[in-house]
Amino acid sequence: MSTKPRADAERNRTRVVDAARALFVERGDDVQMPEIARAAGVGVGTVYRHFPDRQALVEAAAEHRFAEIEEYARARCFGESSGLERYLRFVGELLSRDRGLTAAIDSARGRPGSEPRGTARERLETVVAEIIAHDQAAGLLRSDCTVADVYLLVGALSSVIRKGGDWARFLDLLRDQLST
Amino acid sequence: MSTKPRADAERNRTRVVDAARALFVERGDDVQMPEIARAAGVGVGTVYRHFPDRQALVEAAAEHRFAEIEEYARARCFGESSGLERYLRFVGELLSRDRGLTAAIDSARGRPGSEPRGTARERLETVVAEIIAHDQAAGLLRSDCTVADVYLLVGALSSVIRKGGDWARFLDLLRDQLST
DNA sequence: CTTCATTCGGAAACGGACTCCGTTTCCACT
DNA sequence: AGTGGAAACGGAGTCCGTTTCCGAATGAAG
Repeated sequence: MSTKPRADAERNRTRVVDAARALFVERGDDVQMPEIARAAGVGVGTVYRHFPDRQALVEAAAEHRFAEIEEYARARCFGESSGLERYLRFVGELLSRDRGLTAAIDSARGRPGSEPRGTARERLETVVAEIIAHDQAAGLLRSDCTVADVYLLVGALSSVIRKGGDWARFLDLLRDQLST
Repeated sequence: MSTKPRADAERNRTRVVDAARALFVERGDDVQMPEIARAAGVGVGTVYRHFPDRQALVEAAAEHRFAEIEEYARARCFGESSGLERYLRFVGELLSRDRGLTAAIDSARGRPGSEPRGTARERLETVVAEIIAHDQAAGLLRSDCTVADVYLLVGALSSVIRKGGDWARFLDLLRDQLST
């Protein structure tokens, strides 16, 4: 399909992603493209050669987190207690530590074919489905719960965190049900 | 305190708010200031004389919705079944019909002293507290639920709706608890 | 070492919120 | 009912961030 990319091109690409990661973690979405370019030691033009727009870069910079989540999920969400609960708590933890991840999640949704995109995300989706099935088999989760529901909740969780809300409380309200 | 405002000033102010409402309902946040000004038949400068920034206008345009919600709440959220549930459902309905309201709610949070602001909002807060108390007295709501919790949930609800998620499902997951 | 397709860099174009100030309008006081 | 001046108006212009463009530079293939 595509001729192998030139060596320096690939090097610059990773430099840009690395720089972006570092900046996004702390300051989230509000870092300017020129600043990222400078931090990466390249020109803005180069950034735009590798990523169609700012949003694509935000997502690329968050990609490794999805792998991280998948890893955690496989290792620790198939025990005796609710795996989904552990999962959500871990995601909340990550989101609250990496503002770049919330930026990626908040904007991923809501435009043409942006659902899973990226291999890490696809594999993550598989694991989530497995967690759901596992929990359901153990009678720990309502039988009609789907992957889409989990996306819904993660999106909500992200927005709560973005606004500085008490996300642990949010998860409590979810788990313990609203009514007494 | 303040000398009464000039007649034309007041007239223009309402023109701007009306124009903004109409445009925001359909297209939410993404309407430009010049377009609003044009629709209101005034210059941009005039818009900015009345509202310090775009955000203030978004909020002013949504203000009437808070009165609407309060009215509904007083009339229909003090029956035998959970008033909070009715409340959330009604807010969801409104949010999904008025993209300007989601814009107002999503951005209200997260900056200096922006919590209730505006008399309509303050009165609304009071009613919400009453609903909570009423539900709790009837044993329909966990005893540690606070007004802040409701804000949290409304914020989450708004973000779900903004992203085009299934908000009714979201409320179901909240109410029916996640675990079987 | 030449060739040339790729990639680079960063100056400029663009887009949209917000400001500034000369002009116009209201209204309180003769 | 005229008028002085405070308040409001309009919209061209500023500012600031993203995105585009293209001549210069650089790596791979022969």
